[in-house]
Amino acid sequence: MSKEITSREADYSQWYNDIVIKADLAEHSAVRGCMVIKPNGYAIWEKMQAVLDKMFKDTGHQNAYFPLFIPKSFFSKEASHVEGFATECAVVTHYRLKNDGNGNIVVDETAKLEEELIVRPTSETIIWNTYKGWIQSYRDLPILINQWANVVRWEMRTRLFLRTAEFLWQEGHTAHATAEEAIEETERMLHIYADFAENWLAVPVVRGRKSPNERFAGALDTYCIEALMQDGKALQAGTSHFLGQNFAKAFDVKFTGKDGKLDHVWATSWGVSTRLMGALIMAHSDDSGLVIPPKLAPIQVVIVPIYKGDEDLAKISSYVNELTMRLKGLGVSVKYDDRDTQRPGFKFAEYELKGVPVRIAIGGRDLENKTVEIARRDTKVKQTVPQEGLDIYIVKLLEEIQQNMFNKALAYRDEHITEANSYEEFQQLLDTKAGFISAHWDGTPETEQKIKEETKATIRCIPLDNKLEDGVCIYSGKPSIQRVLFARAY
RNA sequence: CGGGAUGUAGCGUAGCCCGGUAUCGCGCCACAUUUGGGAUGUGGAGGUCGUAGGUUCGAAUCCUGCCAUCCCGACCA
Repeated sequence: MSKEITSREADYSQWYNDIVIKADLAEHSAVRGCMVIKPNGYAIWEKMQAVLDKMFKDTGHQNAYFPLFIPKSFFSKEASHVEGFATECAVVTHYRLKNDGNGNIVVDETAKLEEELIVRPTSETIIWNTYKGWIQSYRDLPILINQWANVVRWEMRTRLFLRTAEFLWQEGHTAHATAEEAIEETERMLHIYADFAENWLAVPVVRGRKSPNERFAGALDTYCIEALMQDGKALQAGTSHFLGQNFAKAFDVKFTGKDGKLDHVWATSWGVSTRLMGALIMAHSDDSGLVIPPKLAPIQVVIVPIYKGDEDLAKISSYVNELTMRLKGLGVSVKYDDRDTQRPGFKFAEYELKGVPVRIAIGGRDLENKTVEIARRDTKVKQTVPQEGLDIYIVKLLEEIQQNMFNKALAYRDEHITEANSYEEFQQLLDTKAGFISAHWDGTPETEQKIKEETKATIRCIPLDNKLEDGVCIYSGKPSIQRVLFARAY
């Protein structure tokens, strides 16, 4: 198999595909738009899940599981929600197959469902239908539930991890007695996502709110984290929605308050998906392959022996086994690759491609000098270091790599937030520099729509820490009270 | 769903215009020599040419339908 990766400069899209395929993260399946996540890719997703799951539980949430299928009628109960998802739903209409007598398996038309089932594109409807039975009093609130699940959205055009017809995600669905409490929850989860993105994925994000055009179908307010990829395009990495009482009203979920009055329940929902894999790949990787931040790397350190003959290998292995024990004791995941079927150079290239943060090579020379050779993936710098105190050195190096990856991505991101003060400047920036463009906007959906049609750029978000500043909209010339972030996006 | 391209061994390909049962490289298997950046040699295995029809004595090649993938649009986490 050729391990050549297309360079980012030559063809960014092809580079991305090459990384996913050649680092063995995922591959296309026999089903259009659906991917097989391979062990190397799934291991990273599992680490993401573990970290996020703990974060959710530490903030009082519990996991549960709701059905894959949703009765069609549920969708029509919330008007804007159905409008948002109707065009991309997989629908189950029958429940049986039969042999047609010619050896073909066909749908048994007599086994038609009375009511079609929708394969969930998101679970608000089935969950709120369920919550109806769980909530009578303020004493039943809040409900703080998360589920890990797959969802299906019949996308026209798919890309591995970034947009697949079926994807894995978590969706939190909470119910509250007051709007304030629900908004607080919405914001809390946004900050958890941001914390995760920055401190684990090492991807800096802008925390903000969506413009009405970009809001989730059925939400009163959508908060998001927006990341910037190496080609200057933005990627929405997570969203947290304040749903108001929309779903409670649609599914008739009421509770009696302390004051004895009946009111509809307030809701939030929030989610991140396997798209985070795409963010991780595109934010850090280079032309040699994947670069995984140490805190999410399934293998943090790989050790490659360099030897001549069994005796040589035995000596190296005895040192490596002892080192491995110490590293594992410090919580470092280590792989000792003593395969005799591949040569060292092959292994070096392979682990580089797969993004293992630290590689240690040990040969006879090192045993004599009491050293090892350490190569870090993020900078590709190699150096010889003493065996003395190596375990502590590695732990610190992993931390440094994590920090360095974040700093590098942050520097790139900050360099690519540019202010535009006229529409001409705005258009020019999009074509020359890309990235986020900070510009005044008159606050109307019409203006946003026009800009989108003319430039393909959308408002990614209105940053939470935005300064209010009088200005004029770059498109309409009408007064504006603040700048918002525009970008072309995935 | 519109535009463009592609589909030949696990992967990448030649052959297609001009019809005669498939080329090369990587990978794979065996053995030997090797091992500090993707080893070398020798021998070997592997293909109903995406799929279904049609034309023809004969189809990878010509014609038609279908399927899939990639890129660019519209849609979206």
